[in-house]
Amino acid sequence: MSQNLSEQEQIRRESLLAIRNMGIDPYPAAAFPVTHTSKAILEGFPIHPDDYTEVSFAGRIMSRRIMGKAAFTVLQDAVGKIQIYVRGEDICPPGDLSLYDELFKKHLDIGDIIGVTGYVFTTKTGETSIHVKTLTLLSKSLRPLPIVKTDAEGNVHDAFTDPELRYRMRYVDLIVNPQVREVFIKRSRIVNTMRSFMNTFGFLEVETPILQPLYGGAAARPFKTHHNALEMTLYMRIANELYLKRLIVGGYDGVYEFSKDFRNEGMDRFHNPEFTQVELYVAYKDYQWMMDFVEEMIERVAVEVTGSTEVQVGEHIISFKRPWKRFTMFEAIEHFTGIDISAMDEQQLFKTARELRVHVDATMGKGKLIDEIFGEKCEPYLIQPTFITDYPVEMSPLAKKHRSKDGLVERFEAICNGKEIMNSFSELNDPIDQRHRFEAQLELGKRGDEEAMQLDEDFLRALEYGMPPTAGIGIGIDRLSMIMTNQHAIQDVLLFPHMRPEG
RNA sequence: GAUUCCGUAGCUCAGCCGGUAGAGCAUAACACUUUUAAUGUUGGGGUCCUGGGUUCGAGUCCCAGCGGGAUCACCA
Repeated sequence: MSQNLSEQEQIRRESLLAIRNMGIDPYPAAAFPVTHTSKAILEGFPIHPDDYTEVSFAGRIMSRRIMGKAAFTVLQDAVGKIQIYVRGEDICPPGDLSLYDELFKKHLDIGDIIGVTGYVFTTKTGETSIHVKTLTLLSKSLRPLPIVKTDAEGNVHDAFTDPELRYRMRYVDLIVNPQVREVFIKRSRIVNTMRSFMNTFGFLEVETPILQPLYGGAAARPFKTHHNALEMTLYMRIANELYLKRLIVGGYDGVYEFSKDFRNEGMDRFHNPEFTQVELYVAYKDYQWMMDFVEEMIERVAVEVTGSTEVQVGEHIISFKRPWKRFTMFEAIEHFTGIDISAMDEQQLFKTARELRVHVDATMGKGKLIDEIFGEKCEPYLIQPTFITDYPVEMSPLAKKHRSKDGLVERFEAICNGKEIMNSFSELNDPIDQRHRFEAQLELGKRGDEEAMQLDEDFLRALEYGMPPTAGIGIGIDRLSMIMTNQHAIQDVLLFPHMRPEG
């Protein structure tokens, strides 16, 4: 075992032993009473210095500058960092400097967690610091941390940047990269803002099955698993739509769920096998209402999370201020290509797609062709949040047919930064129509479409009892978080993104 | 899944035309009672991702594998 340890790890284990031999427990059980955070001290001390004559603080050692009989050390807690000043004569009993000379100087390391008590003061160079009176080891760290330093100009040196190491050891990433910690605080705030917004409308947060006997509610390949006692195949949900609609049938006016969904597909910077959506269904509303609702909700999220309706994302400034642009799909295509395809039949669409050099093949039907043209010619260029409405019926087996436009459904997606971030419809509540749509999906499945939906008899039974007209929406929390936190990859908004096993 | 780039000390990275492995930080020892990328002096630390091949000789060239990044395809 010790053969595999690096030199620094061996030295730390030797320190651990030496600490024990001094009669000091390197992992004490007792709670350590903390009176102040770093932030509270740094903000409060300059205003009310008299309130900081006795503080108790705990944190991780992030750097040490030892100068003989005194030392400066930077401790990091959950909200920031603060410098402490340690003098041997202050923390040791008279005549015995071993606590300072042996424990502090020799056997403590960057990464160790300590608790201190003392008083706050300002150093000669003007830095608010804690003058330590007592020092307690709270946890000995046995592995060396990456050392990230920031100079006086704010330049970061030797940043811990290797994505593989950062994702595999997120705990290390969080310790040494405060901006990473900030991303996940913001993600939490995004979810909380949405939750409280929906709650003010009286909508009910619910939990529905993750293990499902039939997977439905989206077009995707599922993960498959097996229930031993029932000897049956179960699927990890790809969406929770069909369960939430059952609850609308059951009489709730509005239900929502923040749900992990699972799709057995490729991984890249926009896709992780498990991802989070919030789905919301509201009775007696339609997709027009939902656009207004979600516009307000997301504008509020932007303000709560970034302090502004304008968010810097890569090289763009994205404004979530209401109202957002609204295009029908045909309008968007005409806007970006100059071609009105609204009256075209399948052959004309195919020809047009070819002329636009959109990647199409002969198996594609009308709806798919329109979707391909949109996906290649419009979506990537929609940077500001934009509602695209009125999709071809073939692509939307759970959406209600448009009230006035043949061949279309009442559906919208919001596109932002060139990517879909939400998908919504006036929900199909005609059980006969829904059965026909499922049957059309079954046909697609027989022809080899692995993403075709299954026919869910119980869901149809629920619809046959009667579902009120309902507006529904799914919002991709990961992608929304990427935008709100200006992150390039989904891995950067997932605490533990999926990785291949380590060699 | 395809293409392409990458994998060297705990971390961040050099390593030329193939010739006995380098830097900074970290670490160890000593010095230093207001430092802050602390400083000074002196040390230690390597399965060069793995396995083959070419060669007198491979971190370096070739092949395969593993892992990661980017782009593309599928998808949200």
